[in-house]
Amino acid sequence: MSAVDSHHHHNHHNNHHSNGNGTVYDSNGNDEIKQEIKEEPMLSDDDVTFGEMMKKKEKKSKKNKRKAPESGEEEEESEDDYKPEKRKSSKNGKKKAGGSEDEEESEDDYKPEKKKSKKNNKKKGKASSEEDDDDDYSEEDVKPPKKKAKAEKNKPSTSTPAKNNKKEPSKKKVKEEQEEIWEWWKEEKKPDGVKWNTLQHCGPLFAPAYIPLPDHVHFKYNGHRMKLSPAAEECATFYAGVVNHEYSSQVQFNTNFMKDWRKLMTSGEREKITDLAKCDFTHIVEYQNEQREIRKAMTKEEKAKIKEEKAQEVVDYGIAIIDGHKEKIANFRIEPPGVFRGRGGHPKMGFIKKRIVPEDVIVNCGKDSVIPKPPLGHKWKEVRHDNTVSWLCSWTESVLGQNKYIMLNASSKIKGSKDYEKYETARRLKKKIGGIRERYIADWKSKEMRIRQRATALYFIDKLALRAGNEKDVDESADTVGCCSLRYEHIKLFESAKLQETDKKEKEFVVEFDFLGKDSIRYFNRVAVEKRVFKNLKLFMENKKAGDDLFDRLDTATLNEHLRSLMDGLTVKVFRTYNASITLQEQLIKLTNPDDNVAAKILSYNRANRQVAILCNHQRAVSKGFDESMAKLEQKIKDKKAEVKEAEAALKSARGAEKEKAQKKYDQKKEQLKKLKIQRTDKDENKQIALGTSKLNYIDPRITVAWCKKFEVPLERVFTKTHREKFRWAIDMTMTTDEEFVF
DNA sequence: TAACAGACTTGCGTTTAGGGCG
DNA sequence: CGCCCTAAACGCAAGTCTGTTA
Repeated sequence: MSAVDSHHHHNHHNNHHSNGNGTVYDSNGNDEIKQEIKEEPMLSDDDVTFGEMMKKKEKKSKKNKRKAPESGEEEEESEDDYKPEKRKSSKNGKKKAGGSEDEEESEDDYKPEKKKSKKNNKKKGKASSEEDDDDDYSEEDVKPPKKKAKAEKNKPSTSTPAKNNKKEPSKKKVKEEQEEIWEWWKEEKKPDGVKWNTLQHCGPLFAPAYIPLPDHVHFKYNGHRMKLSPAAEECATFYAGVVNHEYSSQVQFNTNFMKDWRKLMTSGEREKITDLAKCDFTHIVEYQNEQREIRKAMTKEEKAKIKEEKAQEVVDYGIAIIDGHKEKIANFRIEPPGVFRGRGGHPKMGFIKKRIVPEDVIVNCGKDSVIPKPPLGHKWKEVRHDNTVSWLCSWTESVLGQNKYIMLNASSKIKGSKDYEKYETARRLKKKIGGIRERYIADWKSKEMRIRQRATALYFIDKLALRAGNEKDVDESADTVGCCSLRYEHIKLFESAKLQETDKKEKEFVVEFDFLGKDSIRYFNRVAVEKRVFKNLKLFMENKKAGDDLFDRLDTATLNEHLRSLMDGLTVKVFRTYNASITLQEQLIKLTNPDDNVAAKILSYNRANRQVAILCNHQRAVSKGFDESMAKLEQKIKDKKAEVKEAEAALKSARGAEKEKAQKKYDQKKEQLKKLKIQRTDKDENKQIALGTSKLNYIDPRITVAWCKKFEVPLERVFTKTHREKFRWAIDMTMTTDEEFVF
């Protein structure tokens, strides 16, 4: 019985497929980078080969074939033909008496479906009162970024000067700071679908070539030394790199690894090496550790040199010119080969991620731009000029057969404007949410089962910020679920229960959720729900057993289709964005004390942020060193207390001019102590909650910026450099206007 | 029209680097 | 001034959702 009693968080250490060594690079034929965008069209002749891309590997794929339970009966008609007059079917006889107000609707005809995904709600469900369209929102909230111009070109943040670079001899550092900033949010929007007009870049940076092990480092099989062929040896180093991780002891992992490894062996090797248990990687592991030590022990100069080289790579490959503007690229390095480690009980764990070569890579760039050169002696799989997509390069990853992309950094226009749009959609939802809630509450008692399920699911999505829950391919991924894919075994119903162990009182109609969500993170929660919802759930669970879908007549496509009919651009995930942002805003209002000092205000901010993270179930592993470092902090606090005492005594005995000084010192110590205590609280409360994801992906940055502005908290205390770059649009919009931003 | 492929966002764990401290 | 430790950056897996295809 899976999820219910599986408390483990699956916090496996992640892969680490560095092959240890790593200084020699595949010379990437691209030497010159800084060409401006050329005017002459360069029709590449090596274009395409259409046949190639059609060659898709077969997909076994049987979606969602999870141990199909019995009940094959199809029950077509029941939903639309649902007969209201029939009070209740025989099978509902056990329905308990009570039911006052809401006992009406006969839910008889409903028989669980095997979820054949029938889309019955073609047409938008009109007729409802809150049909008001979406496009007429302009009225207030949406302040178009027209506003002022110029003034603070860059450094929009309130108080940035703190950024003192201690020593300033590094000429490089200096000029990096003053790059032109593309204030795209002050420009007109491009017509839909077109992502850019010109695009130029230098292609990907490939993984360093494999450096064979020196001769004195041996792999052993069955106790005997064996010199492996380069391919097999490289693969052995992958395994050596993870041999200390717990997952390398999992059967699935080892079986998969062995399978792929053997493919890379010479026939001679394959004949010999048949049992992983007889493989001895210890020398390789030792060698890798050695190498690591050597790296660590490098002189300052050597380290500086490496750093320099890295920086040069960024200069050479890390920038694209898009519509005449230089923008950072997020991931210009192609992922190195290694062993795949999915999260949770991933069926593909242990398979080998193959090395990507230019022949695997599709390059996307402007028609008239300089086409990046493939490394010497190689060619691209394809060069295309598709300005309806935002990626610069793509390739197919070998384990799951999924596409991977090189894209621009979050600070780019292309990403930023999308992000801005996301929050604007969430703000539009804010205006609609009242009506939408009324609607789904009403739908809880719909006669149509699919609508009732839809309404119930939507309620959870809204209330609990659950994810949509798309169907997943069973043998390509771990068994995780979201709202629409919840199964019978993922919830428990209690007529009455405590929400928390520590609660005194029990609540009525409690639903307990316990399932693995994205990344196999456990979602465990008890919530009290309306009676109506409770009854619905009971109904949905009738005649089902573990393995059956809770919402058998609902899927994400249907749900999103419905949502779109309620508001333009509305999808399930907008609810997460909306609820996250509105929660932060409300919590900030509630928790901020204007008289607090900055540290205390930041604590309040973090607390507000934490509420959001809890809502979104953003967890993190309690790190090994947590208790230890907490103890250290405690010690610090103790020490500081002593200092305060000391200062206090000094103050008492001080007189005259000394007095003032002593007072100052005392106050200072006191303040420091306070800060430490705040730190402790914050740290403790943050033990297993991760604030980062919500800050980066869910909370409208304008709320944060506005808060900093209002309460005079330096923005950089809350937003890192990366945040500030990503959210430049938000900072500018919020800082350059007088009215307070309200989400 | 359902399954798929593609594109893009979200999310966690790991690695790295820089800020505070002895 | 170097060390240490944490916060920030990075890497890449795993979601969502849309557009296309058989």
